Amino acid sequence: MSYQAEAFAQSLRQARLDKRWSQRDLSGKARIPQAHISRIESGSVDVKVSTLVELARLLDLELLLVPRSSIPAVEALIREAEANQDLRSARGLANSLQPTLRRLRIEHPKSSTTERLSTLIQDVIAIAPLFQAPGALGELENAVTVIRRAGESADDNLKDLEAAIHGLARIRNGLVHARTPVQTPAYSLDEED
Amino acid sequence: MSYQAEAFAQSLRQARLDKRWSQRDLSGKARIPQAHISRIESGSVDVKVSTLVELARLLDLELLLVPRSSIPAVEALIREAEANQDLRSARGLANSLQPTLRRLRIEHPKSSTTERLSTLIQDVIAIAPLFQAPGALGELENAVTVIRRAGESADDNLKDLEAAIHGLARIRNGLVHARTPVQTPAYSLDEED
DNA sequence: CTAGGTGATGTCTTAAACTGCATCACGTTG
DNA sequence: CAACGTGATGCAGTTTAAGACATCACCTAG
Repeated sequence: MSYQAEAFAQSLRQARLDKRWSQRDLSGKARIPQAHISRIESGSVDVKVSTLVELARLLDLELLLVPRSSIPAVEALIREAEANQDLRSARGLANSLQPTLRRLRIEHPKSSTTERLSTLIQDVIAIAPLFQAPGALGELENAVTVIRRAGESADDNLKDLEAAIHGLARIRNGLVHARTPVQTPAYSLDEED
Repeated sequence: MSYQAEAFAQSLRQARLDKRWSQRDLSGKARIPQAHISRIESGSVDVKVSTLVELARLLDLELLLVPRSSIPAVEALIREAEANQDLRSARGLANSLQPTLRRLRIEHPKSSTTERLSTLIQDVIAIAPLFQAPGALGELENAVTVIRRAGESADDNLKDLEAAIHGLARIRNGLVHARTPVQTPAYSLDEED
């Protein structure tokens, strides 16, 4: 509960969630009881180094002793790396909608929904850096998931899919507007709202 | 004894030695028994994170969770910082001989020993980067200590001091020669041997 | 030689991490 | 509604870090 245990706990939980693992998933891989992982992530235990290292490794993290004078540089480095990771993630998520789009093009070639999803995917890829905003990537994830699910169960009635796509469009617009524009873009990404 | 405990143990011991602290010194500051510090540095215990963090902090180190993908960059960063530290240390050590030199200038203004020490200090400062060679900084430390001690107890007979200065000169020459010369320097640092 | 500082090692005790197992409250899905 | 996965919590038992001693071998300085 003291020193900086909270920081480690936070990092571990975040890394686990990034991988979409449940505590029981991690528990199995690390051969550590789920109960204990829960206590670790809540910062209610002072773990042994071996335990921390073990969990960290499974989560693609390394425990390192860093000279205090190098800490700012190291943290900047990590932040930058994570930002680029977010950028790649945003593009990957957008691209993961391609199968849905393909199916739409076959089953509803003339629907406006199809084209709206197409341009939306392009837009998200274009503004990928904006998803470095806190929480933005999570929102994108959820929206993509909803669209994909709606796309799978889509019959002739595209209402659900329309609504899901609308949700993603709102996120996109929100991000673009939240950014203080240095210069008015030559083209506008707006259409609805 | 498993995972990477050895690495932490090594780092801690090295950091302590860099500060010229005995295990009992550290023991007092950290309020941890010397016996336990010995066991930690020998890697024979699986310390709790709180203990590691506590010791690290006293040694100007921070325990950090670093994404695996950033590890090479971070390690390069740390290596570079340490090299620069060595460079500063070499200059500092050389300058720490100034009081000895000052005393010599007063008590033996006409002695060749005085001038030899003076130029030697200048030389060491000039070739400070060469002290990044493994072990070189340690040798410099020892040589400086010996000279300072000989300087303090120097009477009219400067024999001991001469010998000590000669030792430092040998280190300097060794470093300069060990370096594969890209270009012959305009001036030579040699004089003896 | 002796005295003092170094790090390593041993023993006993206490506190706490860790295991194993069970259970719970909560939210989601069918 | 029931079924399931989620994370949190409780408890008995084992393991072990950590504190508080003492002691040792080694080296260096006086």
